[in-house]
Amino acid sequence: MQDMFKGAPMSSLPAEVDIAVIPMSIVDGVPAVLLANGAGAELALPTGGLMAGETLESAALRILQAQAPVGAAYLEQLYSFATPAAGRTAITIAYVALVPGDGFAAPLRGGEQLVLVEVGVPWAGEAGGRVDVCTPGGEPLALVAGDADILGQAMLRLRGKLDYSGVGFALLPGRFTLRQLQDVHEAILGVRLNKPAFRRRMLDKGWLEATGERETGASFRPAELYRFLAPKGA
Amino acid sequence: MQDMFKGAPMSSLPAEVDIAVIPMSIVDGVPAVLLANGAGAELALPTGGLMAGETLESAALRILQAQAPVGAAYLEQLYSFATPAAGRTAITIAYVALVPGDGFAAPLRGGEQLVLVEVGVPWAGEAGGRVDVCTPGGEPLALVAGDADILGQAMLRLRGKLDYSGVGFALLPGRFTLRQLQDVHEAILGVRLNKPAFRRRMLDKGWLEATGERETGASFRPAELYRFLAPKGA
DNA sequence: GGGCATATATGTCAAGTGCATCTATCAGAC
DNA sequence: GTCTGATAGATGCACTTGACATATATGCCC
Repeated sequence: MQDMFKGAPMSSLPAEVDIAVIPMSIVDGVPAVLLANGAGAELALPTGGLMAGETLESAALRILQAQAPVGAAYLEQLYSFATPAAGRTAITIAYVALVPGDGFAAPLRGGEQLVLVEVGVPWAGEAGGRVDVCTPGGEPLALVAGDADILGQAMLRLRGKLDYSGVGFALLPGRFTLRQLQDVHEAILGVRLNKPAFRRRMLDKGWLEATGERETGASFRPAELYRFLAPKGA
Repeated sequence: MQDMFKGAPMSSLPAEVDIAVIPMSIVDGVPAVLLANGAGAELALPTGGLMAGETLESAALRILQAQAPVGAAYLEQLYSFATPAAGRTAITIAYVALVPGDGFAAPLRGGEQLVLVEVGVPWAGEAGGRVDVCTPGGEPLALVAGDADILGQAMLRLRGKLDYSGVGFALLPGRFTLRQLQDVHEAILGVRLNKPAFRRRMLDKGWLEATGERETGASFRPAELYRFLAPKGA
């Protein structure tokens, strides 16, 4: 059985390669993604084909900016999968795009065919699984088959990397308060966190630098603004 | 600039898709991988093309068994990358194959063109980066360009998932002692661990079941054999 | 100036981790 | 049979980490 392949010339099957991008942000304290509202009235992730001369990341960036122009975003490759068919196989490589702050406002204002959906995570901790999506009003929505699993993988990845990698800062503007940072963590982890402990833990990591500035517009004591120091990816 | 793409038909570029597999195990307390010794005398990961009708995982399994027949292994997708060229782009999708116990002995005995190399991780914790490879004797080796980065990503992934996911059990036989489990953890993490603390932590997770059997052949008190309960992947 | 809502700091307690030490149990030497 | 060596497995304790509660500080609004 193994001899069937041994020494055989392994010519690669030509395949179509698509990139799917998950534009994700925290809106009103809840994880949210932008989905494309295709003609078939079915919601799907922004997707496009890999073109000649592109790396995967540049293709993901191009597709993101073409279909959901969110401005700056932190891109991270998520997972690849193949949908085998008789003739040719299609490969889809999923990327997560973490969009800071209110980066979803601009693309939603434009005439784009975009829909903002909230992501509900029905599992606790790092159990994993698929997720539910609904409108900001709370009405449940249906997704293209498979996309719910991709979103679940994205949430799982974020939860796992959150407290050792600094991905959380990609969801915040350049200057932010500790409360905003805590809101991001609570939204991704799906749990309420203790404020003093969270503050100490974050400050002890050495990732934050106090700017000396304070937030404005609050009708109470303004919080200090911090800045992220370490590189965003690793 | 963005308008250039807007609404344009996104036909995917046909590309070659290859699967690279990293057969990894713990040999003599050190992370080790099997590399194919090609005709060019350059060491490279076992690689093959995706064929019609295959999923990515089935292709990875086929390529692993054809080029490095290690028997049972736990497969996990690692990363995908594209090498853009003028004409057609080549996609490589890397998989890690965790091989239990002495699963490397059989393929090395066979007439396969396989080389066992030890992996040295020059960075601490989850910093990440490339790794060094050397023979079991300690002589440094050169890899195909890019493979050192893939191996580094594999080690980083293992370190990150080790203590919450149970990937470590994929590197052990079905029944194992707590000392063997600790050896695996120490090899992957690159640090020495405290024995009582490690034992308590593992038993408290609820993943282990005592079989009542004991190891044999030791010239000292035999250790109890345990079994892994939770699903290996998650 | 007083009320209010939140930021920021402190104090206390439980849980987890690291370390040293003790006991148990095998094989082999004598 | 007894002793010795080596490792498994268990126990006790200092220290660190984190959650939780509480107190103080500081801005706007009235």
